Amino acid sequence: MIAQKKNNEKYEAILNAAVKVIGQAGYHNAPISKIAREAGVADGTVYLYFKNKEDILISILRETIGTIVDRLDEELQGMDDPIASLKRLVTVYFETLGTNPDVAMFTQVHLRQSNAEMRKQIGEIIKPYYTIIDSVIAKGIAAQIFTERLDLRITRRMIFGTMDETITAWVLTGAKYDLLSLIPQVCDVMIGGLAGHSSQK
Amino acid sequence: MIAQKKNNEKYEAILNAAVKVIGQAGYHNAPISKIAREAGVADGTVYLYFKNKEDILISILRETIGTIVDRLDEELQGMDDPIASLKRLVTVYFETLGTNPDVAMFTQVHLRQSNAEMRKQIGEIIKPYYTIIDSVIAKGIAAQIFTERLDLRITRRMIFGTMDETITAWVLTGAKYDLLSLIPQVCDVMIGGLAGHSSQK
Amino acid sequence: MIAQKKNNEKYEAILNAAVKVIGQAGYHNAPISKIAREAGVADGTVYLYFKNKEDILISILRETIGTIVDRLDEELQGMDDPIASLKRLVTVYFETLGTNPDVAMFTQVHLRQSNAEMRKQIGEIIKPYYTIIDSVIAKGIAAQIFTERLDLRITRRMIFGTMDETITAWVLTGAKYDLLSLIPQVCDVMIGGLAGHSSQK
Amino acid sequence: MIAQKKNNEKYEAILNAAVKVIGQAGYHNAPISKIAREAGVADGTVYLYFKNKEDILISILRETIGTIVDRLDEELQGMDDPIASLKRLVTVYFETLGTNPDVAMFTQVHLRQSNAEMRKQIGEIIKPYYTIIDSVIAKGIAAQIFTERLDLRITRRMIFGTMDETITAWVLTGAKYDLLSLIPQVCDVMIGGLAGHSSQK
DNA sequence: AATGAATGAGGCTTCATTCAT
DNA sequence: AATGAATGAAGCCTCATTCAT
Repeated sequence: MIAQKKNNEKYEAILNAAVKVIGQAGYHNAPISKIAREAGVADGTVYLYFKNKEDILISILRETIGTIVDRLDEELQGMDDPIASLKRLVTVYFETLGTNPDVAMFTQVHLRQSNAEMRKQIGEIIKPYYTIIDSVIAKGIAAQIFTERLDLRITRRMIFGTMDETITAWVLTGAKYDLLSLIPQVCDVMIGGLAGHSSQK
Repeated sequence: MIAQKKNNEKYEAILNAAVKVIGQAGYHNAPISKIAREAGVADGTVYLYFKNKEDILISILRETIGTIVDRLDEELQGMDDPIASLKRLVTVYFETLGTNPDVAMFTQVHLRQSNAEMRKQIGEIIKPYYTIIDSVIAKGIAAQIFTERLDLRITRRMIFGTMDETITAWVLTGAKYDLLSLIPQVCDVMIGGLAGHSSQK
Repeated sequence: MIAQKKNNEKYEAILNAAVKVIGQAGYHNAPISKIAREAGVADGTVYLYFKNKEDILISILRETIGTIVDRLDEELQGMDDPIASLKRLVTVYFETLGTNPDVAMFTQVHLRQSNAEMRKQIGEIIKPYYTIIDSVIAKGIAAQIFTERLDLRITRRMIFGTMDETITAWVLTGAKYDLLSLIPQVCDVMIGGLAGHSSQK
Repeated sequence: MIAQKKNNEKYEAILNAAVKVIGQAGYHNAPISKIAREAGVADGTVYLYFKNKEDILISILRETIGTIVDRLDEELQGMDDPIASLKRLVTVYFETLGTNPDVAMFTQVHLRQSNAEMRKQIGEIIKPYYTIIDSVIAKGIAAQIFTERLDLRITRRMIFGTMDETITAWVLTGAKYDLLSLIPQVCDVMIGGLAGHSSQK
């Protein structure tokens, strides 16, 4: 019923158009007709590739998170240093969003415009990324570089919240500066906190 | 044109109704008619107190943040201990949202469903709270309890992001546990970070 | 939620417009916009008086059958003669539809354009009319004027089917002749059948 | 432009698929795509055999009525007994629809979902069957078994209406009982009417 | 100040039909 | 003959906002 998704240029075109249009106008100000026009297809064509409008949102997130998770799974494998791992974690995330303000805008801002039903799906999609964060934390504790006193969930929220907030601030102020240049300081704060005798050089 | 707002019970009723209805159904599933019915007024009456639907959103945030800022302004005045100040910062925020899931749902989730124009206003409203965060950080640095290496903006985002993420997770999972009980650990992570030799007991 | 229905001229206007538009164009070629325009109201207004498009269909039928049933309930009360009763049965039905081709077209033709869900409701609405037919048949059998050999359901279908078919033919050929003038012959055939030694004068 | 229809298995396949899909889902819930899938052909292929969707509807009816008329033409030829002829008339009709609920559903219910243009064509198609009914009536009158007082058109409508109503009731209640078993009583009522001194045993 | 009936623009989605392959 | 991806018109319905009372 739904046309072949992968390896199809129209599928990609619609997804890219959606990222752009939603990123700039917001989910609820992005009519299908606008997305279709941006993608260069007819309105009806969108429904050959996506079940409905929500499906577009979900698909974008899936692709974005999927990319990040795949890269991290690969890069973190066999990496022992927890601090280096954390840095990779942040870097991959920042790189993915920091080089594409539309995607960042989409992920950080408009994705929030979802109903309860969708948030459930979103939660499922993001879970693998959370799992990776958790494993980095665990790695750090095992190496006795991160304190064992840490509450896993709260620590994870600190890490994710700090990145989230940083990227959101960046994109909402116009993505004018280089997001990647903030990585050292972001990691520094994460590791050392406010009291901060971190091992940063 | 707009009726006297302050000290008007209908103004309050509409605001409370909006928090409840939007908090539970979401901004885009919260027709004015529903809010009006919940508030016990006619649809048209809403427009005697608010310019439009967005104005309701903004007003709720203004009241909520206003309450928090007012309390903090008062409580932090004359408080020297930066760590105690940070704890107040978190506590007041958590108390305000943690005792009212509708407000939390509204602030953490549905408020995000806004367009560019609104986000500008939202930014303005939140600014005073950011200022307070900044002053607590500055206080800690001055007392040489927080490391001077801190980048102010990033640190602020770490603090805000951690709280934000924690409350969002709490409210999205159904507000089933006691949010306030997390305060010590949240502060702990903020102060000590991952490496964590914090001064928490 | 739905505005006061009875005694409301807009409710009547929409219903009449719907009968006219649907009667002429068919249910599936009668957009709400056309009905609204015919009724002299805005599209949205229709939804203040009816839950949805199907509700309009149901309501028309309810009103039409209701009128017929009410008249028959009254007229047949205390009437002993089964043949006279049958004649009233046919007459009231023919009068109601025969003086209003749009209603006839609606009832005989377009009402059939319904889905399973609606047909259930339609069945419920028509039931009282069937009950009246049944009681006339029973009356005739009790008076030994109708043969007791009759199968109730099949007889009812003969009566209803004959009227239905006659009116449908009349309306589909343009309602050019006087439907009421057929009443004697219709009753005659019903009473005497093909073999026909009926008691008609 | 239109492919050779007769003796083409795809033509038959589409027609059968259409009967099934429309019979179960209704004309307006039976997209061409669904019919095509059921028939095992591509959407576009349907248009090689049928001018448009309406043409499918018309064709089904033509085939169905054609079958009935062909059988009756053959069977009634040389049959003198009007009552036996009537019985054949009813039996063939009931057999054709009674052994195939999808066809019955199609003919009795969904075929009604047509516009003015189509009804004209439908009328043309059914005409031969009406002619047969008329000839049976004439045969009965000539044999002085049916009363000569009969109005031809109204009598025909009684016969057709009774069958129509009976089959519709049968199919709409789920085709749960044996339609054919009703034939005697249906004929009985047709012949004797309500007063009923029919010659049925 | 308050009401709530009325408006009408706009969005999502379906689907009959076409046409390049 | 056959395919099925693509089209785009059209329809139902929602809801923010207005305005006569």
